[in-house]
Amino acid sequence: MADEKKDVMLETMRHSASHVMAEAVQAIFPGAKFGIGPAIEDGFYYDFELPRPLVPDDLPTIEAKMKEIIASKSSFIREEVDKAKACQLFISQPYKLELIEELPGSTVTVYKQGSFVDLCRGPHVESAGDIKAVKLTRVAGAYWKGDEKCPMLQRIYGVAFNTKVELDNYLARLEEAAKRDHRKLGKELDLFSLHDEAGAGLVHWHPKGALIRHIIEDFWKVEHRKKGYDIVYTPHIAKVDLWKTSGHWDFYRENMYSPMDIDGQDYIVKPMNCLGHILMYKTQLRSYRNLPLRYAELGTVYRYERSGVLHGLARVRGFTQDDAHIFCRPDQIEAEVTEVVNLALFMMETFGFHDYELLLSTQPAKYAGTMQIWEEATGALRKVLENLKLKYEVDPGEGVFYGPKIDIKLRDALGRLWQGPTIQVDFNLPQRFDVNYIGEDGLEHQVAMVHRTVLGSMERFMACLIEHYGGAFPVWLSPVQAAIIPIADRHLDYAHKIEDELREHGIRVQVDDRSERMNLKIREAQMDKVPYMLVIGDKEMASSHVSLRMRTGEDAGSMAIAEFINRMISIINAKSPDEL
RNA sequence: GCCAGCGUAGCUCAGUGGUAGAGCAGCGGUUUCGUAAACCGCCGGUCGGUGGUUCGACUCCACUCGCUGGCUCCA
Repeated sequence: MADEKKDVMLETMRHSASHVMAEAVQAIFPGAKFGIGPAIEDGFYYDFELPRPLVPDDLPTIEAKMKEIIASKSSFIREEVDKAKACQLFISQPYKLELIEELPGSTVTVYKQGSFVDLCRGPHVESAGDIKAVKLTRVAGAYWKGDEKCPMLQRIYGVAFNTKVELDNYLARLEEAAKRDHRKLGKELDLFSLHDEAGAGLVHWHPKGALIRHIIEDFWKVEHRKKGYDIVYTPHIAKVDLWKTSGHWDFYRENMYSPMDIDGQDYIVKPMNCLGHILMYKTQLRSYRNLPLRYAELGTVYRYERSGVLHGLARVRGFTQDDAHIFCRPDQIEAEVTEVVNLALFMMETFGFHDYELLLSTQPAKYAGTMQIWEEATGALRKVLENLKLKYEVDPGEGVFYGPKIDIKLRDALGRLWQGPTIQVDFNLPQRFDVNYIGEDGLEHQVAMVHRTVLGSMERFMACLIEHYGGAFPVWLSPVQAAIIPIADRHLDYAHKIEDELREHGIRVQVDDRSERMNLKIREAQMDKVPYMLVIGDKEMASSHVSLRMRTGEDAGSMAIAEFINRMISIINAKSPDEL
């Protein structure tokens, strides 16, 4: 069977499972009101309004009821009814009535199975007996129609597969993914911490995490200089008036922290880096000959994020964007954006990310500027993506208030998407701040501005990196690249001699000179995911060799020190994502 | 922010109204060892915080801080 057809069948089964769950809920909670219950990746959900909050203990009860229904093999029966009749049918179901009203046409379809009738387009499986392996996974609150202003319903999530084996595999996969969670690994590998005492969403980078960040930042700086960026620094606070001029005060206030009083003036902590760059641009009269001008900054910003959305390093309240603002002529936008997209893709490639999504985000509900400007900017972005022949999707209404954007989203261990690199065209700020250049014609023209990151933020990028590699970083990024493990104290001198030699080649190395057994030292180096372990004993000392063990567990045998160094250096220089 | 759950030693976790327990880590010894945990001993907690109920609270209640999974929102 073709995969596509299989997928459709699986999706149908999952959707039917949601109906069966609804029937079970109806049986247990008479008077339940029903929202919607679609199939989703790996399973399904259904939203309910219930007389009491669900607790996790309710899930087994509902699941047991579902199994009864499935065992009864009751048939799914499709029926087309006119809207009047449907309204009659769902007289006590306000959410369904709302849906009926919104549906086009004069008739709607309903599906019945057992005692449950649902408004539904279908299709469904023939009978409840076709639903094979199901498990309810969690309860959650969810706004009706996904709108904060609507009432919150209770959502039950479930997963469903064709066989018990597939379900078990899925659950095992989740367990494996949990081991790669950056919050867990961050602690285990001593990379970073967050503290109640300091405040939620504020990251403390420990030496090893900070070291990785430094390596990434150094690499980032080198690549940016190569690409014609000027690296700058700007202050972390600025007068609130600046943010009023920019429009942030109107359009972005909910994400900004309250002003602080300095000498009777209100200042705020910056939520974005752009304004400083604009001020710098405006310190001189700029000629068209000087454009594009590219100001890059690893700029730390602070944004208020609602408490429920914080997540390890991936969603925090203080973070450092690998930001840059390109000031150019409108006719240069396309070329500049193309270069940026290429740079972002190069970064993804270098860090080993292959599974990402490209999105074109269009005009949001709250926006600054005119429709025409938005259309032009969106068109320019689209054209770049088309020309580069990249696969992308449109994310309607997801642009920033000042312009449309191209986003690259990365997956975490559990498959959740996180926005990383972003490229945003902006005609708004140049207008508000009167950012100009002198054209060939000797007249002033407004510049076009491109805001962009090619990693996203150091925090979120680190989170994705940790999860992508499960903490086993590529050699060039590993905080400790080689652990030297002397077997007995008499090997210490030789171990330190090798340490010096590796260090001279710029290799990050650590001698485990504790009076512990070799097995323990290997175990700990292994758990720290150190790529190379150099075991040193009598044999190695006598032959001036090292015995190389990889973190994969592979014993690469004995080799001369120079040979090991050469091998390492070439892997480090290549920034090889996987090779050891 | 909203819904639900959770918060016990540095970490992972037991402990369902009668003033806290394990393993690992740490510290002190002994051991000098060939590819993922040597052995012995010791230290360690105002049970997230504040208030309340109770003769008595880690346990029940309220508020608060934080965390987890969703929703909404975002780098």
